[in-house]
Amino acid sequence: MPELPEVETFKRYLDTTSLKQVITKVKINDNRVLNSNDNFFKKSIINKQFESTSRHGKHLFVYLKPKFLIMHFGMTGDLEYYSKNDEEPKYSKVIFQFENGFNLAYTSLRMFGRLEVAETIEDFVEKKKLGPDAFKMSLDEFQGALRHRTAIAKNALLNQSIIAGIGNLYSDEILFRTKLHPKSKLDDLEEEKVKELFVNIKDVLRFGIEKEGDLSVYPKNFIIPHRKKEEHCPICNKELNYLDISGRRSFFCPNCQKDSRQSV
DNA sequence: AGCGATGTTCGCCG
DNA sequence: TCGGCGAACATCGC
Repeated sequence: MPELPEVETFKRYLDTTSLKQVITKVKINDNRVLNSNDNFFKKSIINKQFESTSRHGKHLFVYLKPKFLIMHFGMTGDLEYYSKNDEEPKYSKVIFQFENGFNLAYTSLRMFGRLEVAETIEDFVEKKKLGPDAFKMSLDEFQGALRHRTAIAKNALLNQSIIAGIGNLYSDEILFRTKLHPKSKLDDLEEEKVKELFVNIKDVLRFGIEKEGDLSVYPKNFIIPHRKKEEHCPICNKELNYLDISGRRSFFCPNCQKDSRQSV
């Protein structure tokens, strides 16, 4: 389930369950999720502890002293802490076994998430060309990042090198709330509108974190619960429309989110 | 039975 | 270089 709010939720989960325990074994059920060589991966982790965590966009960094374990969750990644007496969670790809008899499983149904070990967070962020974390980004940074960008709004929000952490669902919510058409251009947006967009990014993500990434509890005046064919706009009741943009389905209200461009 | 899915990456083209 | 598109990756549920 992972966009920024979900990954933040994973971080808090890991923090409350798995910090400061000696890792006695790393069980690799499926090494396709590893970007590192199996033995190097194990050696970097065994007999160490998860010291602390941090998050940048959709990536979770776990400090192992001196290296970092980096988790990315793809579309279906999850974490599950469980007792060794319990059954191994379904789709467990890698399992970290702790001295206290509990385990942390990194699970993933599909094969899109990745685990790897890196020397520093900075190296990794640089290598992946990640922009600033969406939740920590300042308005100045945001305005700077959009300067000279000609991408349409939907793609700009999804582009992790412009702003890291926003995915398909939350980008729909952010555009809906800002009343921006997904294909509108950001480079000719008035300054007030850019500020509004910026504030809405923060608000939508903060709301997501508060709800612990659980989209099933979203209020009806959000567009997220209505991202289906033949649903209606919770504001004006007009039927929602969608476009496939860069292979992602983008729902919007054709009445509330007018395309600001002159043409079309 | 076929389609779509909370993500990323790569190659192609303009 | 930037931006958009389509494909590829893998698997399940509706």
